[in-house]
Amino acid sequence: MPELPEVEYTARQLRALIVGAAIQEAHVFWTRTIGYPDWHDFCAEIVGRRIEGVRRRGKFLLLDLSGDFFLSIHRRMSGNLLLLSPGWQIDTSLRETDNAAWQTRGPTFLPPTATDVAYSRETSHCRVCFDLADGRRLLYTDPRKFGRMELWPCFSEAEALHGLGPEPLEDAFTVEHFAEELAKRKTVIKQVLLDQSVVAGVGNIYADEALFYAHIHPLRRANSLNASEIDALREGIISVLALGIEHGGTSFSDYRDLAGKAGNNFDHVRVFQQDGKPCVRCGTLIERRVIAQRSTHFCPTCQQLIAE
DNA sequence: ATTTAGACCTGTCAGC
DNA sequence: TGCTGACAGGTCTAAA
Repeated sequence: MPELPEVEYTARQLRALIVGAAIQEAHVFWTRTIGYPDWHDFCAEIVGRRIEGVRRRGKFLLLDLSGDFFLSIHRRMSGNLLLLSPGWQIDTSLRETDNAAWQTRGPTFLPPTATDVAYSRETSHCRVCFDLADGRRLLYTDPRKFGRMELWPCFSEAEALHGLGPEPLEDAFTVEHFAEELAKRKTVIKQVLLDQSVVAGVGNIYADEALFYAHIHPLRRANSLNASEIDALREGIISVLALGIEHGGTSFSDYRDLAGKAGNNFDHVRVFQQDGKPCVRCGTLIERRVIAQRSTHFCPTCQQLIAE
């Protein structure tokens, strides 16, 4: 679900709120969410550690823990983080009465006061819960259960994050590197932008937005782009990601921030899920078509598929 | 060597 | 009202 801007926004919020907090207890409600190590070991190893920092790498959220370990979280399609103030109770009784429902929806979180009831809906589908020593709870919710969480010693960071390309918003994302990667690939550019080893953090929304920015048709072969197109595309990636962060991420259904609030970048999107609406540049109706197994949106006038 | 279906999962919404 | 199919921010694996 979240792409780089959404993860970055979460990281910034979380950094301000939980650095210094200690994990007192870990509850795992859907064991497959824990990718490494085995969930029993995961719980035993993470308990007692202090959160010393919050970082992001591509679409991974990384929590640096005391004792030279770090927790990596990848939310995939529907994963989310929620920070609860002290006083919430966990009700696991559904487990006994209706195990199937419990497996899908997770435990029920009971709010301490009437004003917190507003967040109740966001607490469903909880897969992992960390009880912090100060009484707060950090919840990982994920309706579709695709997301993964892993606990690694710091010296294994390279191994844990293997195959990730450069950070698009850092100096490492040079035109030279980008051009080199594109020249190696004869597949359609849309697919290449989704490849995390080329650039880390771009997903379906921002791939479409970056291509629109650069006037490039999503079906163009990556190795057919000329120098000025590559430059424009790189610029497009950087600017649409930066804009996404500024607007608190793009949310259109279940993406929420740490307090359960939606981001508003969807109001600033130019082509993503805008099919049938007029292009903001030329008025042509935006088209939708499946490319690289993903729904793709573009302006057929601004983004020409020129002969190669 | 690539490209492409299928898996993994649940929720929501449109159409009948 | 209820059922069915399409679709959703991602990534890995197996088959073509």
